[in-house]
Formats: sequence, structure tokens, C-alpha cells
Amino acid sequence: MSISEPEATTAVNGSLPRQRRTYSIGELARMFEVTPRTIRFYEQEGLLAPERRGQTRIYHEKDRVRLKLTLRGKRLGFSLAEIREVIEMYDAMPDGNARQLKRLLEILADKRTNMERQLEDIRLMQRELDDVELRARDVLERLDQA
Amino acid sequence: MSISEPEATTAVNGSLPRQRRTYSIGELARMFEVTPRTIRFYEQEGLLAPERRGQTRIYHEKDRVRLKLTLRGKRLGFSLAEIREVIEMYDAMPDGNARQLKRLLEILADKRTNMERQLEDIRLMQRELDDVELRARDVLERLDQA
DNA sequence: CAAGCACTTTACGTTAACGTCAACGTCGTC
DNA sequence: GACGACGTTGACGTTAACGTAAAGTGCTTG
Repeated sequence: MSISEPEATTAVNGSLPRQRRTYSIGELARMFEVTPRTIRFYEQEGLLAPERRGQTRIYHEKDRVRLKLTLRGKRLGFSLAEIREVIEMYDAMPDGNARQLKRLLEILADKRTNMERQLEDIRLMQRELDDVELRARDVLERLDQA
Repeated sequence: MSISEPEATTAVNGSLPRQRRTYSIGELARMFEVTPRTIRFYEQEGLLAPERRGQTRIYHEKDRVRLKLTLRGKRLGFSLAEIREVIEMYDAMPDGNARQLKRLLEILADKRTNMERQLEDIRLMQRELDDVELRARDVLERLDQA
């Protein structure tokens, strides 16, 4: 079990198979619009660890969620190494010692301040875009009058 | 004059030199915590075009603002090429034809949707962080009791 | 059973964004 | 006038994150 499960069944359901769906690498690639190569690369970097049926990889919900989080992290500018670090610590959590856990909390706080700055950057950037757009429209208008 | 001036003097001041401050490459590097190499590289990529006094580069407010925007764009995951594209179009605005301006507006809209997704990603990521932190604190607590 | 399709591994190639190093010019100053 | 701090131009090196091509495995479908 790993890194939260958004669409986990709503609590009361005994030992039902929960979500027995699995995915091939191709399916996963299509649904996230990446190439299989990318997914294999993420595995090689320790971000995924799919089951193997013989030679071929079998992905479960857990893996899909990880991939989703990984890609989200990437869009936010985190390196794969950073993402892996958090994932690893998370997986080691249940039996983690205090030092490791404190370290994890530190990292999280770090990411958090990062997010804050991102938010500020976005606000500022949006203002810039507003400004530029306004000027552009202005010029366009004058241009239309001639 | 380029890409907006945040701290422009507040309107009513005739033909005062406004802001006659200039910067060396080292000063700029220190104030933004990048290396001179980075700044030269940005110039080579068409993001900056400082004045030259003989051999050495002289940066004005205009250049400083550009650098600031460039770095902000980078933090938001834009490539230098993307950033340059916007800057170039902005500079070409006053005498730009309608087609170019419409293109600029398109690009801006594009960036804007990008920002929106970023915001959503940040929201989601913050929830994840909250979740992970909560669990970590939980484990820590149980650990402290033993 | 041959063809095709999806999957596999291995390995080398590529791009962006700089880092690093060499070799040199130009100041101020001790 | 040597020295150190700062600037300059090449030019090559490096890292992350994949792309791409080759060569093979395994299923199922006409």
C-alpha cells in the first residue's frame, strides 16, 4: 500500500477484492500521455516497482497512483530524485525510526515553502500576463482604427 | 523599455532620470543568486541584451527586470525558449502587425491555462503533503509512547 | 503457421541549461 | 609594477530525462 489512495472504496466493505484492475505498460502510457519508455525509466529510477508476470510488467492501482503523483511532481518542477526520496521515505514509514521520520517532516516542510513560492510566482506571473495582454489589445485596437 | 516596470516612479515626475542605476554582471549575479555564466548564457539565448561599455556589459533596470522575469518563468517550468518567445513578441509589439499580436494573445492564453493547471496541481500536492505529514506525525507519536 | 502486435532488454543518441577551465584584458592599490 | 578582484571569450564537460534503434520473446488471429 502506498502514498494515499484517492478512490479507495468508501470504508465499509469487508474483504472484497477492492479494485482488482491491472494495467499494461501501454495502457498506462496512453492514459497519462507518456511513452512506455518513460514509465520504464521511472522504474529504473526507483519510482515504480510493478509486479512481474514472467517477463512483462503488471501495474496495479498503487502503481498508477504513484505514476500520477510523479507526473504531478514533475509539472511542479521537482526532480525525479526528489520525488523518489519522498516516496521511499513514505514506504519506509511504518517501521521508520524517529530520525528518519523527522527527516521526512523536514523535507515536507521544504516542499511546502516551495509550493508557497510557486503560488506567489504564479500570482505575479498572472499579473504580468494581464499587463502584456492589455497592452497588446490596446495596440490591436489602434491598429484596427487605421 | 521592456516588459513592465514594477517599481516605476509613481507617475508625476517630469523628466527626472527616473532610475539611473546600472549594474555589473557580478552585482546582478549576487542579487539573484545565479552565476555570471548563467547571465551570459541568457544573453546568448536572446533573453538579455545589455549595453556595452567597451568590452564589459552594463545592465540597466530594464535588464534587471528581464532577468527577474526570466528566473520567475524558470521556476514555473518554462523553458528559456518559451520565455524568449514572449519577450521578443513583447518588444516587437509597438510596430507589430495584427497577426503577430493575435499570435501573442494566443501564447498568453496558453500560458494562462498552464498557470491554472499549476494552481490545481499545487492544491492537490498540498493535500498530499498534509496527508503524508499527518501519518508521519501519527507514527512518531506511537513511537514516542514506547 | 505466419503475421502482427505488444512487450522486453541493451545500448547509444539527444537536448537544455548550465559548469568548468584556460587564457587574456583592465582596473585600483599597496 | 606586481597583485588581486573582476571582467571577457572560447571551448569542452556534465547532468537529467528521456528518445531511438536493434534484436529478441510471447500471444492470438486469420
